[in-house]
Amino acid sequence: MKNWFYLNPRSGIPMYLQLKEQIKTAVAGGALRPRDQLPPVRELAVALTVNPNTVARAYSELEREGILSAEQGRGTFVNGGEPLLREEERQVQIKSLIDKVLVEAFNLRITGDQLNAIWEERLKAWENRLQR
Amino acid sequence: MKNWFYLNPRSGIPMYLQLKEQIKTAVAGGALRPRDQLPPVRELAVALTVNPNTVARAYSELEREGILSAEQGRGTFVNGGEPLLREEERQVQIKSLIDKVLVEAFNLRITGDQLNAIWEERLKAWENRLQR
DNA sequence: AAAATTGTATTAAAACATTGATACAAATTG
DNA sequence: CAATTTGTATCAATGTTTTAATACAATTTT
Repeated sequence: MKNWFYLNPRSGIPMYLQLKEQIKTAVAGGALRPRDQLPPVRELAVALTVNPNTVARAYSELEREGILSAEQGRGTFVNGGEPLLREEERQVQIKSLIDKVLVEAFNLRITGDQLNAIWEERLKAWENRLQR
Repeated sequence: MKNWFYLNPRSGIPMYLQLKEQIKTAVAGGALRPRDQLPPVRELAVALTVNPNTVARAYSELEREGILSAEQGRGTFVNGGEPLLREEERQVQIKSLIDKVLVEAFNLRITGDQLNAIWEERLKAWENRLQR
């Protein structure tokens, strides 16, 4: 579990957000699976040369989002249980994200057809990654 | 052009961003068309009970993004000309947005099929809006 | 050409966010 | 049951962002 994450202190993106993003991506892509344990806050903090609070913040926000599950004394794990939100709420959330993509795309003068092509390509890329 | 935009000072989202978002959405959906004039900075600032700088910031950032076009003394208009970025760069940008949607979706345990259904629905909704 | 209309620039105050130092608390291990 | 391992809480310092006050500059109107 070492060398999995990499933080750039000068990227302009807060380090706790960089870490959150990398964990989310690892979980979504299947590199981290349900019940996998993440490195202890202090260990990862040392590895990333960052304050333990920074790692703790990433972990606890991901716990609030239902992606991780932390227990004092035991550790932090990838959450395999039920999603926090009801089906409908989850779909509402994704719809609003998709609408944002569509707004950006049309403002970039990308056509519906081009968009569809990109969508299919990316979705397939992720689905392949998941099967492994 | 009155009553088109609405700002909530206590939403937690900066007001200039709320305004940007609303303008982008209006342009993407065809409610604002190329060459349409936006309200003058001061006029909109009064209507939204906000400092003129706040409106000016939204306008100028949208100009940087190639969505609006402002001329001192004349006004601010929806930009109909060529996109700022090359085809390839625009596609890269959208790909990365789509990847973010996919990461969120998989973390919300939304399946590829459900996702595709939502995608099609939203894309059609926007395409209909544009035809009008 | 003066007045009005419009966007732009500068600067400062206030609000907010990020990171770090340090201490606390629960569970596990020996 | 003491020591260790792990997450959590509090608080302060620093940095960044947002908003506002005010003045400037270009174009259009009268």
